[in-house]
Amino acid sequence: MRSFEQSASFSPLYQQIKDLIVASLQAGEWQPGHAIPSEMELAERYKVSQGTVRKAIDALAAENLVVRHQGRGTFVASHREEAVQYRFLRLMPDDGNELILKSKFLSCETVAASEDLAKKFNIKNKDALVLIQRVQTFKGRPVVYESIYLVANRFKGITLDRLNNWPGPLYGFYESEFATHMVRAEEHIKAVAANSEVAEHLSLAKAAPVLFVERRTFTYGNKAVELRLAHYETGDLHYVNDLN
Amino acid sequence: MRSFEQSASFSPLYQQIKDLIVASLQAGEWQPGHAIPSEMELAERYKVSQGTVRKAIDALAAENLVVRHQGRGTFVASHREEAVQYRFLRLMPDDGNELILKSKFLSCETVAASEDLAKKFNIKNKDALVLIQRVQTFKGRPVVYESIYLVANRFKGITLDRLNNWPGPLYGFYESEFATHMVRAEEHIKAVAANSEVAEHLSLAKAAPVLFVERRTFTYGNKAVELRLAHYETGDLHYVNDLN
DNA sequence: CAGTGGTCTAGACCACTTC
DNA sequence: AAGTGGTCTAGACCACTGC
Repeated sequence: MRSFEQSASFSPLYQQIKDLIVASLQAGEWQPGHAIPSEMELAERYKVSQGTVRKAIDALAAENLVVRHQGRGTFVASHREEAVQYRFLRLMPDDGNELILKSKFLSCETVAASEDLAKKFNIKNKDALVLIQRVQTFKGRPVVYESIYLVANRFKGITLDRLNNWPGPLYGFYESEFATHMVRAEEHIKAVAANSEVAEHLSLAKAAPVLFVERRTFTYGNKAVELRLAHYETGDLHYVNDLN
Repeated sequence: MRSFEQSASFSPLYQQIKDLIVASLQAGEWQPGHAIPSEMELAERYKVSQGTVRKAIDALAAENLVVRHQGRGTFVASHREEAVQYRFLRLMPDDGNELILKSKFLSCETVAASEDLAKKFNIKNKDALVLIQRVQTFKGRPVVYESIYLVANRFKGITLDRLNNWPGPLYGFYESEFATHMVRAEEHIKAVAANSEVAEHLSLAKAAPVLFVERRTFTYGNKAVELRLAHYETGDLHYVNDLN
């Protein structure tokens, strides 16, 4: 360490350490849910002070790549943990209760990427994608209908059966079965009129207003690997967002 | 300083310093857009090390209460600054260009809080609120129609004329004219069918799908002072959200 | 009690802005 | 050159966990 470049490309030490740790995460050196080395060990490994490692980990924790536990250690973030299972789900019942969704997967097939989809995944036209469709119900009523596209080469062997037999959230499934951990997502939201397909799956009148949410989800290295086109029935639910 | 309570109510020094600084912000000791004292000065003032003050300010900067500028100082966040003028606006044109909205205020009157509104503002039933209505246009087309409620006692002397003559964003207006700086907001979003009032103001067919956004905005001390009930026409626009 | 993360300090030096 | 925030270090001690 200790190699400060010229000011054009100046990057503080802790940033460099952070990048090294991210590289190790990306390489799979430390698995989701498991502990990374202690701050002292990392300080020795990278030949910097513990305080510098600490600042690097602070940044990683702020990005939810790792989770700190005082007295226990620092752990690679995982979507299988109870506390963060629905990290990316912003739907809430209007009455303030907990949202408990039940998933039913309808189909799972391989398709060729359209021009538009290829651009969103930054892959080549007609590259293989997996297309999954599902409905989620809340208190027995269908409230979410979505089409989920996945970059096929990361999800080899995915089947409708495996999806329907998986007990928890999808992102835990990706992590456990396909070694793909989702790091962040971008959502674009519109209000649209339900077409007949959507109306049918959500038991709505045709042209009923539904929330259309396009979510792109990224794994390490800012690589888009999932695109969800979701329709939310927001009669008794709402999408929550906090602005700072 | 240096008074660590028992572990039940343990709060680190930097947290206590942070609270003191927030109190000064709330009291108006330092104004939005102006510099707060340097880290060294604050360290002397509170009898702690510069590093501890630094950590307190780090937290404040993360919450967007202050903005740091290397070599210049640390400044109280302001909605009048060019860079953060539309901090709470998440609408974007689908084509990726910049969203430039033109405001037209329709009305500004005092009303009594309904039970529901009183609860959302945590005020007494029938307390006075200001109700403002406006339409915003993008490229000449109306895309936002909203009703804005304000706690009346903070916004004495607000009139339709003053609103329509204010050149910038509303939050800058609140800050400059009513010494009320908005710190954060919560949004609840649904897709709804436009009623005749909304349809008319947005030049839509009745029952057309629109994005309904209820935003509660808070000033220092987590005090709700504004409630917006907004309808967005999302034909060529979308609401953006980043999930971490 | 050992090991982990969390806090606090003091001091040195770097990067940027302003005069 | 002086002043501000930004980085880095070394060391002490506190709080929490698990053996």
